[in-house]
Amino acid sequence: MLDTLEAPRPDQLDSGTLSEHVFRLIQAAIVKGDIAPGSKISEPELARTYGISRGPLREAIHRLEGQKLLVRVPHVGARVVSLSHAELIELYEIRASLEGMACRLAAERMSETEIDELRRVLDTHERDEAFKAGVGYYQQEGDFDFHYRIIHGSGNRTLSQMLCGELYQLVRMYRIQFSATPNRPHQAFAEHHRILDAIADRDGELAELLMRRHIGASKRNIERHYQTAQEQTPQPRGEA
Amino acid sequence: MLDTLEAPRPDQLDSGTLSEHVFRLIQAAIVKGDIAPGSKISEPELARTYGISRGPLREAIHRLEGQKLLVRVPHVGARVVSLSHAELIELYEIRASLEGMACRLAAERMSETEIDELRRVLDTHERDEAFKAGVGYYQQEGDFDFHYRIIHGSGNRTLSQMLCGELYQLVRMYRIQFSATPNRPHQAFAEHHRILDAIADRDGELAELLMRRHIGASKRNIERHYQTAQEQTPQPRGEA
DNA sequence: TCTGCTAAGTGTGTAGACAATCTACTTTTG
DNA sequence: CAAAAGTAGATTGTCTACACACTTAGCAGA
Repeated sequence: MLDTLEAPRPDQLDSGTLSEHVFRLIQAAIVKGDIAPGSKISEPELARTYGISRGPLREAIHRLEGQKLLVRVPHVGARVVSLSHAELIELYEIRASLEGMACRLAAERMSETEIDELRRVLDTHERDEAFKAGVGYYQQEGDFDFHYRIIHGSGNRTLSQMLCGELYQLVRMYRIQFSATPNRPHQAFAEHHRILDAIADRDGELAELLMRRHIGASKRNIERHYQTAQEQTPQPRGEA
Repeated sequence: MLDTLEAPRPDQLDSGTLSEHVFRLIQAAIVKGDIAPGSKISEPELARTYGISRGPLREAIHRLEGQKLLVRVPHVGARVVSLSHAELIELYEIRASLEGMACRLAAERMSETEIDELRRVLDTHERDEAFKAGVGYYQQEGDFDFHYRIIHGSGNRTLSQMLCGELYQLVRMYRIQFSATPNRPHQAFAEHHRILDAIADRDGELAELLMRRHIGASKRNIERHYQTAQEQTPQPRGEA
């Protein structure tokens, strides 16, 4: 009954419509940073780039706005999102609440098979070259992502859709930007392991607590990152 | 010149774009139940109804899909959302987590002025005719809604946007559908009052607890509603 | 009765055009 | 010379019309 839900299809093809296809292309470009945060999106230019007309392109832009990857102003245009420090912190607080809840549910509901798979995910991370070098905890997208699997393991499909379908790419975008902080990868891995243990013990309360702390630690990591960045280059960001 | 007013717009507002205007019209129609849940949306028909072309209409449909008021299937069309029992319960669990957090933050951050205004909102509810008769707790939209004000009082703008900007209309749609349950209005009012007291006491922990229980009570109310409804008319909903 | 084909209806994509608006530049004026 | 006003260009928003793709329902044949 649980396997009725599938993630965003890992397939290669343009799953159906052109709009959908372009939507994923632009999404990936934004998340990976190929399109700089804060930069303006030109409809005619993008239409030429992807060889489509403005119709489906505009639909894709609207969907990206729904995922908070773009910010649109009427009659002015769309720009790639660039969260302020405060907004990023707020996002992490929301994640702490929601993923904490997901983690508790996962501890109560995940099957033994799913827990084994989750363990294998962590094993894969441990063997990752970048991780061994301590230079980063590059999260694979989707099923290879620890958080992603726990959220789906919660069995709450609405929650899964919110965290994995809407906010996921936004979080991933910033996770990529901040992934290369010293020490953090190993610490994060250790925290992941403790969470896994709590889930395996079916201790929902502890699992929720650990997940909240884990995300809280990521939040503090980002706060440090902002502090040091501010000391070096006081970026002229006109926050509205 | 003065010819800014044309025939198809007797209204004054249309906040900016046509798409925005139609978006709000359809949104209101769905939330109020003027368009039946589960019914199909025909693009040409709606375009004729509102006297616009398919371009802006499609944009409005996409935005409504983002608010989860519509469900779209490629090459098939859009239908008004009709949450299953399980999905509605999931939504309330998410609300409990998120609004609980918002309530704790509100207790810590709301100004004395905001708390006074919140108290006046409750006073208004108490004087409402429908409430006096016990037939319903019809929530006014926006600033006259108790939950709405608390969420904004949290000071977390990202959270406000999620709860008041995206999920709000969906929640409101079902709140209207289930508002006429006996006893629930008075009970809900009492719970609101206790939450207000906790906020006034700056007791964030208690405020969060009370809000979670309050939403939990609403959830149980809905579960009862579904049970009795199922006994009477076993609705043929093919859950995917 | 079931399978396979056909056709209508609807959603999707394209192209071109015009209107409304913003932005940036130029001109005028103090 | 500087600031305000006006203007021109570019971009977004909207409309029309048509071609194409997909789904669905109806129908024919086994």
